[in-house]
Amino acid sequence: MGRPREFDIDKAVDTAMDMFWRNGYDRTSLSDLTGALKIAPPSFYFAFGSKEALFKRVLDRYQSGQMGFVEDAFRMPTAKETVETFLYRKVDAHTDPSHPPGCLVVNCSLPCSADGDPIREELAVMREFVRRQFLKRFRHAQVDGDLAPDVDVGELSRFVMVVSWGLAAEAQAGASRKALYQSVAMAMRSWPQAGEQLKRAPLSPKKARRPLSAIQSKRLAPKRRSAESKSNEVA
Amino acid sequence: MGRPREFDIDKAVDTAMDMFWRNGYDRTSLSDLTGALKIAPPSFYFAFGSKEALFKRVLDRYQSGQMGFVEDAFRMPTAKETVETFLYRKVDAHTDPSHPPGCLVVNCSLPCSADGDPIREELAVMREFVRRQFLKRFRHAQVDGDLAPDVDVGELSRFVMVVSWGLAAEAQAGASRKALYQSVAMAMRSWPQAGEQLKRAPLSPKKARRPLSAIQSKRLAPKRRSAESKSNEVA
DNA sequence: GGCGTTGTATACTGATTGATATAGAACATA
DNA sequence: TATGTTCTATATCAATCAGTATACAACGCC
Repeated sequence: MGRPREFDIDKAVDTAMDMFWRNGYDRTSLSDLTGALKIAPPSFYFAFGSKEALFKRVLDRYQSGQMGFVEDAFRMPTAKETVETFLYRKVDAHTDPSHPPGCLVVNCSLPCSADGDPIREELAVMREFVRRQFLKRFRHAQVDGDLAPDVDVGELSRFVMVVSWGLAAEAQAGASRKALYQSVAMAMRSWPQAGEQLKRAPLSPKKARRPLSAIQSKRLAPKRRSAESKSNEVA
Repeated sequence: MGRPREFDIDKAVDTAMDMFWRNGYDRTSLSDLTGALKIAPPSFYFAFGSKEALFKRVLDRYQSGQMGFVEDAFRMPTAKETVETFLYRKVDAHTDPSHPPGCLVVNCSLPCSADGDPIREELAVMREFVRRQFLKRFRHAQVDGDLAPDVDVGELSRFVMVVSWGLAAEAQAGASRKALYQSVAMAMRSWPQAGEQLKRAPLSPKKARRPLSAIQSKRLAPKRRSAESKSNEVA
């Protein structure tokens, strides 16, 4: 069967994952990779085909490995437990000291310019996929009866995603597991109670800018809006 | 006073901001910039010094322009109104159709590898600065009496940041203003009521993986953990 | 006009990007 | 040993990266 490979391809994928995770896709160059993997470019291309193909392989491994808890979460008996499990396990994954902080997908998907990059597109699809899973789960929960029928499931799933990406961003910035646990607990306080309406009086969509002064002065705030002056001044 | 500049330097900064915002710092090349600005490299370097210097200038403009609402928020009379204003105005900024979706800082700061990049460092500092502003504001609010003294202000400020970055990430992914307004309203449901304890029973820090099966099956969830089988299988 | 200053145009720098051409080395089977 | 296949090493590819050297053009002022 020909000459045997002289490096462990799984370990190579793990090493590459760590590098992409820590530095993003663009900032991880081919020579970075071949240097860390201690292989020459031809071996790299023979084994993986291209940098992009390796990255997709890394994504697969990430999904089935570090993100494997998602399946567990969706196996919980109630929608609330599903979300709770999802968020706590996500904090665990993003603050696990044996890996770079934050989320591989988030770290690599921002910015995800709309103009054509296939990798960014795929990452965007992955993000949207999770939200749809929650949507389905919540609809199911309304049938099961563990989620009130008047709850806006679109709204709820969106909120879960907001918190989820926020946790990833804060984890990447260095927030501790404990601190993010507290944030999850706080987010779960918003969970709709039975029969409770989710409505909130929204603020006015646009509020005018006021002339600047000292930030955080104690009580000189004009109570409500003034005029709609879209000041575009800059230096 | 020498030869007059043949292009509008403020418009150039705006154009550059749009490009960085949409594609990130790394993916915006010098030739992209000089191409869009319709100037030759020497003019670029004469005017801005370097790509990095231009980016810092863009950041300043962003802070005093699109992010100017932050000052307004911190001028609100109560901590709750400050947060509410901050979050709603942030949604406005990140879904403003006259700019790329999402947050310039977030889009450019992930990944923010710890190893030495000055730009990433600066972006990280900017992120942390906002959280400290909230910390101060909340401590002040406890003195003023509009925030219960038993509230953990560190926890609260962290939560605000989680929601804030989450909104930015979802906006960047294409979420609508209306949808994010709902998420803000939902987040504000967590706001601590007077005299109420913020505690929540945290889940166990680690939960084992279970063997995979169909995602989202209705009610076959094994209630608690099984063994810690860290499966490292790959294709 | 001559001069100092300021901005622009052409053409190019060395370094790095992702990816290869060519050749040879290491295996299984014949 | 011969052969087909699989993997690796040296050396290099064109393209692009951020940034410049040099020369010139346009202004205010003298």
